[in-house]
Amino acid sequence: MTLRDVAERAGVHPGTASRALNPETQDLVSEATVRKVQHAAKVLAYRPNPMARGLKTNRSTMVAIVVPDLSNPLFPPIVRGAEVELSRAGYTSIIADTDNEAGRELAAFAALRARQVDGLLVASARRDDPAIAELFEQGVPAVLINRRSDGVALPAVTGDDERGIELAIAHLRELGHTAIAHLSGPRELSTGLSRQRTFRQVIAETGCDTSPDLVVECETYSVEAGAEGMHELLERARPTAVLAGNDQIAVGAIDALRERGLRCPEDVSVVGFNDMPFVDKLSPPLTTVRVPHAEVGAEAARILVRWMTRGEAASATTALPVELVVRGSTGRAPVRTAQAVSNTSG
Amino acid sequence: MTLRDVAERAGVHPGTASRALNPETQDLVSEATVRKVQHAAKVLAYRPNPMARGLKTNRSTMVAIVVPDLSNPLFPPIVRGAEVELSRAGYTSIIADTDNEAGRELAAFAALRARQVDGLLVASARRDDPAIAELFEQGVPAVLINRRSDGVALPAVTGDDERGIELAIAHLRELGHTAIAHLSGPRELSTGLSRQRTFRQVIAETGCDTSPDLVVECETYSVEAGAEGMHELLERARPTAVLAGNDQIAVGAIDALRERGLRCPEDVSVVGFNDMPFVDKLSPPLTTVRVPHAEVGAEAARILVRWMTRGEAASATTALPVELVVRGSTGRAPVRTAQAVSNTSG
DNA sequence: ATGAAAGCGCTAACAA
DNA sequence: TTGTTAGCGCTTTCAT
Repeated sequence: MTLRDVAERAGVHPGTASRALNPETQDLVSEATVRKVQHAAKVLAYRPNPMARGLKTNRSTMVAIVVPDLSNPLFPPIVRGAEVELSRAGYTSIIADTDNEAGRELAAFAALRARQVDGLLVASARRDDPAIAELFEQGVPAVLINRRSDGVALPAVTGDDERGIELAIAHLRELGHTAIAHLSGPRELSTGLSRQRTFRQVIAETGCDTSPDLVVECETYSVEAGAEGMHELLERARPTAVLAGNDQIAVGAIDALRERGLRCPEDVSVVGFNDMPFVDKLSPPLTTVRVPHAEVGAEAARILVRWMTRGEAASATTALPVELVVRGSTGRAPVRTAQAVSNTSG
Repeated sequence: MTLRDVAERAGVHPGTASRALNPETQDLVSEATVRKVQHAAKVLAYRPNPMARGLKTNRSTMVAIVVPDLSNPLFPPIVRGAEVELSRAGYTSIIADTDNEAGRELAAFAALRARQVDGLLVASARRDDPAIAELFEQGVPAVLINRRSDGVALPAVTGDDERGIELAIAHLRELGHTAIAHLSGPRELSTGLSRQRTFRQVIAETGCDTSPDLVVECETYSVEAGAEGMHELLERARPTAVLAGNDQIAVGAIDALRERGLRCPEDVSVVGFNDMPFVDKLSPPLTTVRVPHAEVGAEAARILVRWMTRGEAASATTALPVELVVRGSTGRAPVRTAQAVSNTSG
């Protein structure tokens, strides 16, 4: 079924049929012909050929969503939120998984651009990311998700990391904790850096123990790195509470505590970040900062669509509100350990 | 950069340049010209326009992967496995999420076919699925993943459900269980039906308690349905072990046990199916049947590629080997409860 | 308001 | 072995 068939059946010229079928140009055609053509199209079950259209218009109505690891439960909700919004706007999404490798990201961008995607949603950004810098310089419509990239004026949509850290620390303070540690994510990622910075600042402002030993940076956002980080932390300090850079690190931290015979939350409280699926089923159920991931994806998609359609190359950064979800991994500070720590570091 | 530019720079006709760049037709051209053209292409950073090519060849080198719910941790590894294999064969994958709705599946198929995908990988099949029947009748290359569809001779790649059930029951029998229940998945899905059937058969063969009260069918493969099913089961019988239709149901079952003050595995052992990420972090860590999901996706992709390229419309069914992963949710049958059950149902 | 015609970038018969 | 030519299905300027 081509446009020619529709035009023939409606008794009009293919050009006219094209105008009648396209909402943008529909008003250049008489109402009667529009109806005729639409009817013919319906009868013939006509589906426009996106390749022919794309070849002519130089647009593909396809958008790429680039994630660092689709198997990380964090990303499917983001992808979902974005997809819904994109398909509503008539775009098809292609998902690319970079496997957390800079090289693959570069390759993915190239392949996607070759596919003529109209825009990109990128959740795999590192702070130092030449591939993204290039994207930016080329002026390709692209919106960053979750992670930002240094020195690149691309719009970004994230959860409100600062607020999340504030909420978590306030919660721990209310429970009487003063020796609060941070198992930070890698500083090469904007989330790792900004959460770590905010942590240090808020801790200082609230008059908690500011010993540098209480901040350990994990190499990756993984369970293994979290466990490793926790072991290192416990060799240097005796915190009564740990704020993890994300949920995976928190899970690893709890594993490490268990290995050392420490109980969570009786001996050490742990707070995560993200509220991934299933962290409420862990033992103990994880207290964590909930980021509205689907909404993050959806908002990023909306910004991208606006850019692609109206040419508005926004560069603003959007931080969506987060909330603290209190579950079983946090409890009152143990009096004895707390004293021991303040002695140690005082 | 178009093929014309490359041809001009190499001093040949565009047709020749096309032949020189395409591996399939490269041998129709002298080696010297191939080198000239390839060099020119490299210098100009030429990228063929897939739309122009597709318009001409009527192929898109795109494949759709249709999943019922991307947020279900089961699917990302499948998608990943498939994507790797597809991109190796030069295909780009488009992922569609049907949200577990038949209507959305139909819409997705239509949209995807309009996009001219060359083939589909479908993980969202129901046993009675007109959309898939239509796909089949149209002769579109498509491979089913995990779930099959009744009366449709489409190739399917799954885990070996029968073997999985056998392994699980054998394990429970070794632990002394005879009152083994099944919290089955929905019978509208091939996995639900086949696991349920195998369960009944193996239970009968091994001389266990075959009371029909010991099989409860859950409405969906979800934590909530699993909990509901477990409550229903406990009102009818007193099993010492439960074989769940999948991991989500198992998680729900453990929740329900806890609500009723029953311990797992001391009072009731629970076995899951799939070995989703993070089930090893649950409390207790879940004993489950591991399905090689990435390999399932990869194998399905390979079959699809063969079909698309060589036109081999296979229809065979492939069941990949599974293994039992024993963790903390299964233990020896409690002597007292076991007796109570055999009294009740005897 | 509609028709005519050209052309997007590529491939594939056919010719030479 | 290479050049020529036509055309995939659509949009869009220009004419009418």
